Amino acid sequence: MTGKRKTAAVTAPAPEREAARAPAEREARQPVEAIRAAAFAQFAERGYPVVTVRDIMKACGLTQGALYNHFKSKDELLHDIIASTQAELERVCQQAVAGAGEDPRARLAAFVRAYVMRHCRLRVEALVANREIGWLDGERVADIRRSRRAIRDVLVDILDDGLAKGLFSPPQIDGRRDLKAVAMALLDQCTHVSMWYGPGGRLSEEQMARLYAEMALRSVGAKA
Amino acid sequence: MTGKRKTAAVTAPAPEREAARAPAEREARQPVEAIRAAAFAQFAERGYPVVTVRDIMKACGLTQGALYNHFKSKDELLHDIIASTQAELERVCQQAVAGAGEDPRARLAAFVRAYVMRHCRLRVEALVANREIGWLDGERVADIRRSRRAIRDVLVDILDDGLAKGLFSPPQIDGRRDLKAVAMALLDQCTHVSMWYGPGGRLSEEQMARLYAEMALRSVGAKA
DNA sequence: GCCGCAAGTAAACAATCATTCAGGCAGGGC
DNA sequence: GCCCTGCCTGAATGATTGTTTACTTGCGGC
Repeated sequence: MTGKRKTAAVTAPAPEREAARAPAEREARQPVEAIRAAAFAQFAERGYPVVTVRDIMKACGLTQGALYNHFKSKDELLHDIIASTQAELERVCQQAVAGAGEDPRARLAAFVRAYVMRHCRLRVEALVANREIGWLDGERVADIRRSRRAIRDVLVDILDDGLAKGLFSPPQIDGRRDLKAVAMALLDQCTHVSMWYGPGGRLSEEQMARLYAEMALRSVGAKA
Repeated sequence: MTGKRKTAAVTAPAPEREAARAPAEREARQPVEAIRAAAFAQFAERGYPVVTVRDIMKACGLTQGALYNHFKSKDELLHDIIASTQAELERVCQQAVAGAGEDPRARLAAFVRAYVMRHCRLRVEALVANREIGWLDGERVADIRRSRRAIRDVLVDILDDGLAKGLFSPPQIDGRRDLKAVAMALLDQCTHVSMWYGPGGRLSEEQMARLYAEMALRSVGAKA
């Protein structure tokens, strides 16, 4: 459909899908994937504006001009890697919730576990996707923000449902509740794990996911 | 001679202290404060690397060269504004805890309230201090990180104390607790309020502070 | 009245950036 | 054999950057 869009399926992460592709197509995508991977690593480490096209391409063993055979601009490259990561995150979250049954407590726990797990495991990608959005120009940034809002709304819906069923009792401030604020608080918490979590930590990724799920359930006052 | 300053208010950290200074000294600092305020605003809006020295000084009604009469470099300017904000935050947190008595629950609530309140009220400063650290060079960034760690340790100590007194029961994962991870989760949550909270929100700053304090108390299993 | 100094200006500095362009070089279809 | 196309190189482009410099200017103390 969108034809020109080469980014259709997956990104630098999830290399296991690579094997399923036709060899010819895979060969053709190889430099593109190398560029993506190098861009992820360098953007994460040093930040988009100070990473030069030269840097990225040198890491791939190419010269700077070669970038423009695969991407229209440096900006498009950033959008490409952020958008694919973001889309995959949205998919993962929705899938986790969908497979967690009807109980809002189980849905919330599944959401947080999947979200945190992903932010621990793919922390480089998550870090870039969450920190470098600001450098995209107007239209591209709106695209990402829409996806973020969609994820937040999944969470708000869970809270809303749990409240309606009497299974959650989120904090009440002066007699009013602000589920959006609660959702943002939970998301901020989970998102920024990627800023400090390292494989050398005391807790494994799975354990982090469970810790955060437990904290989230407590925050919203989930009934035992 | 053209107009002296285009940007009216000299905000920056701790403006209340300004009045206490001798008038002569205050007058002497006026352009410095104007530069700081302009830098805060521009860094917050567009990010350190893309804001030029020309931009900052033009906002003060000066030319680029004048910056170097007050700061050694653009990097020092960034460090200056971040460090002063960070130091003030550290002071506010410690003061809040010190004035909250002995009960760990009151101490935790006071800490979170002060922290969130500050991040709502001075969101521009908080945003810059938390987002632009990465651009500082090695020695300067270590300075800020030390202060951050100090704040985190204040929080860890409160959790530790509450646990010892049997007033908190933080989540246990596989029979172990990681208070540092819990503290980081709470801090991430509170810090990033500055990324999305605006005066147009449904909750006031005070209400946000109470909401977050309530969530924190619940997260760590504070006994009623 | 004049000196000295803090603070501002305009211009120049060297470096670096994203992007473009002309050309080379492979290989598959004819 | 030949052209077309995809991918690459190496050099050039034009704009912009942080910082330095040489020169002015306003002003308090003597």
